[in-house]
Amino acid sequence: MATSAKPAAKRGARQPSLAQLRAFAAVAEHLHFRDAAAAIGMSQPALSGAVSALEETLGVTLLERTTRKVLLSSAGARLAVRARAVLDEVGALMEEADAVRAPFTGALRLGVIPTVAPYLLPTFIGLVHEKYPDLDLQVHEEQTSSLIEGLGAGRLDLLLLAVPLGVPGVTELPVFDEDFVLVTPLDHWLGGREGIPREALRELNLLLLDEGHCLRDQALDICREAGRADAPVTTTAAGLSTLVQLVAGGLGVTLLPRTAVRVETSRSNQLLTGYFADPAPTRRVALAMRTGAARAAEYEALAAALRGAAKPLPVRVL
Amino acid sequence: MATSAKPAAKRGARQPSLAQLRAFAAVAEHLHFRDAAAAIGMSQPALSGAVSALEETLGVTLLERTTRKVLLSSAGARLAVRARAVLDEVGALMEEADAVRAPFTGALRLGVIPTVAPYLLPTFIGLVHEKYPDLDLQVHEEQTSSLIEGLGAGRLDLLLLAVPLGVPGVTELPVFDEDFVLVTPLDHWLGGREGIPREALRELNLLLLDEGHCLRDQALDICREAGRADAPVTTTAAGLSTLVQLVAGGLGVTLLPRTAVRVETSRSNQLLTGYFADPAPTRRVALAMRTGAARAAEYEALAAALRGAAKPLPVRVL
DNA sequence: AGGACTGATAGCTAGTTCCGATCAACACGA
DNA sequence: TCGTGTTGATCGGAACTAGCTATCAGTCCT
Repeated sequence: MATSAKPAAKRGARQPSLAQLRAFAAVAEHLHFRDAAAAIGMSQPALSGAVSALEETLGVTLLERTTRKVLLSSAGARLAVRARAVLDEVGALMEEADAVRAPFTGALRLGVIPTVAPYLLPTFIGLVHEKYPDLDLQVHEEQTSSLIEGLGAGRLDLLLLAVPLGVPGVTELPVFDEDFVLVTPLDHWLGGREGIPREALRELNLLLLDEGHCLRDQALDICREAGRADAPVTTTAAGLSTLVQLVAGGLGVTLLPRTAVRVETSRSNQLLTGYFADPAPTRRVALAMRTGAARAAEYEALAAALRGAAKPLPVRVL
Repeated sequence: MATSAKPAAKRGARQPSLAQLRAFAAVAEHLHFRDAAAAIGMSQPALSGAVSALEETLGVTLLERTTRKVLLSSAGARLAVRARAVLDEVGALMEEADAVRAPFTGALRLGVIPTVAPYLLPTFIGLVHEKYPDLDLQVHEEQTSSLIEGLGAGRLDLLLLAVPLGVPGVTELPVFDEDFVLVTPLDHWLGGREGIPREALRELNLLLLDEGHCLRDQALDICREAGRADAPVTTTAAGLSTLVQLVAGGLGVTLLPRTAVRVETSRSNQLLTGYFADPAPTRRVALAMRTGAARAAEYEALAAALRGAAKPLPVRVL
């Protein structure tokens, strides 16, 4: 209404500038003007003025400052979150601009779970090097919970893991479904059979991975669905290779995802693989990214390429 | 890598300014420089320069311009979404600053569904006028789908309706649960009874509201849960008052939320109310806001106040 | 061919931002 | 109690940015 354009009084409710928001966000983080100024590469007086100007335009006291220390007012704490959100959004915009200018270049920080990494990474890395040679692939092998945390914190860009995750803000790009198979010692009564009913799981001495591996939880779920009441765990192992060696040693049987079978069972001649009756228990392997990620289009292209590369594997491509 | 910090060439990959983003967003919306310039209150040359500068800093061609028309490049379309997101965040920040500076003042655009409005609004309006006299309450009565659309579009700030909605991005603040009661003509065999089993609904000639009212869907759900297979609908009405008049006229029975009973049944002496056996069918009434709304704290306070004001009503306050 | 519209450019002005230097208030140690 | 170092705020001047008005050049319609 009465918003005159030209003279604008002096403190006419103007818009905050990004520099002001950046200054405020830095102070809110460091709670120290000089450190904050150094962190964002401006002088302390400039930062001091920027924050004051922001308080002026917003009409809100953001900081309680004494000459000895700085703390956020309650309003400041709320608005610091907003300021950070704005800056993140700007960062996403610039990142997307970079991606548009030069797609499939730069760093791609990929997180992979241990029960997928050894079997699918050769395919994935080969694919990236061939189709996107300018992409600098940095692989991090961690467990699911750590990967999701890293994705949310911006430490990772893309995950390769078992889904569904059911995490808000994370978009899953399915790649394939693969069956679980039963790995047994040579002399086991289920060794090498096909059409094994799931109910057989009720009676087996099943070896599992350590806590934290999603494969462990999936195996327990499968047992529960098969009607097993007790926890089958007596021994656990840190990796699938170890697990298979325990099976070869006769300590029990285990479930292996189909893509892991060739690599893991070829190391020993003391093993047999058994296949479940349809519908066999499965897990879904997918890529996962932050919803609305700047490079979403590239990640989707990667997912499509990975589906193509998975065609020769003994899986059901999605 | 070779990003030198100090000299920064001349076009050193700087940060876009908010003014530039605003300019670009306006052009993306209008696809017309002069109109866009007028819309954001700056001159056409200034806007032209701002967009050019943005393209320069991002290193991306945002617009395909001929002298006769402007269209977004594909990169421009993607980045326009980001730009809009940044500006929305800034808007939220300023709005939150306003809210901090003067909570419970200014306009509050409240959307209410027709089956709640007549019975709860007197309470709500009274509450607002008493506790928050500076709040300018603007009420809009619409059906649920329209309200949710308006909330998402920023046309409305807060909704008062039946939940759960299950809409992402919308946060529900439950207020109370209320029973449904059965309204019948005087001579109906269920008239005035208590402990009515739900199964009675299977055989009744139930009158419903028109399509689009959530109360209609809830009534149909209740019938389905009661084991009724066919659709009970023969006649429909545009409002609860009409519905009750039809009942009084002997055309059938209907379900009414408990808060509506006093107002609607007092208009006729041809009506009786029947109560269901525990657990009676219920609906939950709640406030709903955009998740992360700038004035979330105020809306939560309003919800709490509304719960207090609902204590005298025949409902279960949450 | 003329007129009317488009976005781009030029030149100028005003406002803003930034820095270095400095100040005033406070905390801590001797 | 009195230095001494550290804190954020202030000052004055230089550099830059962004905005405006006026104008230009290309395109479409009549």
